[in-house]
Amino acid sequence: MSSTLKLDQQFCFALHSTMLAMNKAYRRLLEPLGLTYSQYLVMLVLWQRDGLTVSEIGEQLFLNSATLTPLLKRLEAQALLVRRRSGEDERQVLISLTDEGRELQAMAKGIPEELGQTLGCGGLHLDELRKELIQLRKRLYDRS
Amino acid sequence: MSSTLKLDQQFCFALHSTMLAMNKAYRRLLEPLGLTYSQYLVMLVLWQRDGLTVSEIGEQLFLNSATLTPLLKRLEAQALLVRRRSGEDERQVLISLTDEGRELQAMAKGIPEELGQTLGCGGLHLDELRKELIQLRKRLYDRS
DNA sequence: TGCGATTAGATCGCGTGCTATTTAGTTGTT
DNA sequence: AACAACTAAATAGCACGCGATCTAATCGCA
Repeated sequence: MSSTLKLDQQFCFALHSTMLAMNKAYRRLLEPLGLTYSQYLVMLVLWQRDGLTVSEIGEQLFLNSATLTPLLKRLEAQALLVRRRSGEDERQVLISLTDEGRELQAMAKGIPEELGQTLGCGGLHLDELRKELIQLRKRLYDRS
Repeated sequence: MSSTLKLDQQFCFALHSTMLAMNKAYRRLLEPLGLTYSQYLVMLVLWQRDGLTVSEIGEQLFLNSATLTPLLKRLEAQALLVRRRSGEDERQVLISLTDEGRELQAMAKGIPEELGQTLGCGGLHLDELRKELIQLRKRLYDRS
């Protein structure tokens, strides 16, 4: 079998399987907050800036409305945010945090550090790695 | 907002979003083969060694039976493989490629290189990156 | 031999994530 | 004003991926 078809040597499989592992690690951390990792990402975006449209959130997270609409509805059902049509443009839906949603930020404060303890601990160049991943992502989107 | 909660600076988000982008790139490449990326991974495992149990495939791919069973059934429905109970241990299910499944390998030969052209092209240290991801994956599984 | 513990897969229910399509609102052009 | 083109979000249908649970087979040990 050609070496390029070997699983262990495939960069993409490393990416895929490490992401699954990371997702699993987040599940434990986020369970007390009642969030999935994707929901956590949406909350991160909104904690940074509130009142965004669905598309604006999607641009930041690289997700489209087919994924976001149901996800946002679930967060709304948890009373973390409110969805309302924009007055200026009735096509748009504005997403605003509730008090409860804002308060959740305090509970999430410790999460990056907690995960950092698992990831960090020497030998890894996470910041370098992050930059290369972002470069990679850009290439993948540019050429398709 | 604490800088550790900023999206752009989060390694994990870079990992997550890059994986989505990669998955999308694979979709185009694999569409002619009628495979998803996960199905392609299973085929990679089987092209390397045939007649594995569900668990053995799962160990290599870091997937459990809840994911694999329906996935393997779909591949069986495409006549790429056969699932049969082991004679020695009736609990186990052995997965064997059909001729059709083996023949598909030829069609997949070019895929790593084709994707490599998108990913490669200078500036990135994919092999280094791959090793660090694997190290990371190991840490995530060890500490949970 | 018998019976509790363990193991392998299968199943359930849920939450992503996607492509393709639909619906409703807006824009631009005549 | 009218109407085609465009846009935002929603929806449909599909395939993962998971924790939890179930079923059936095997193991272990008295």
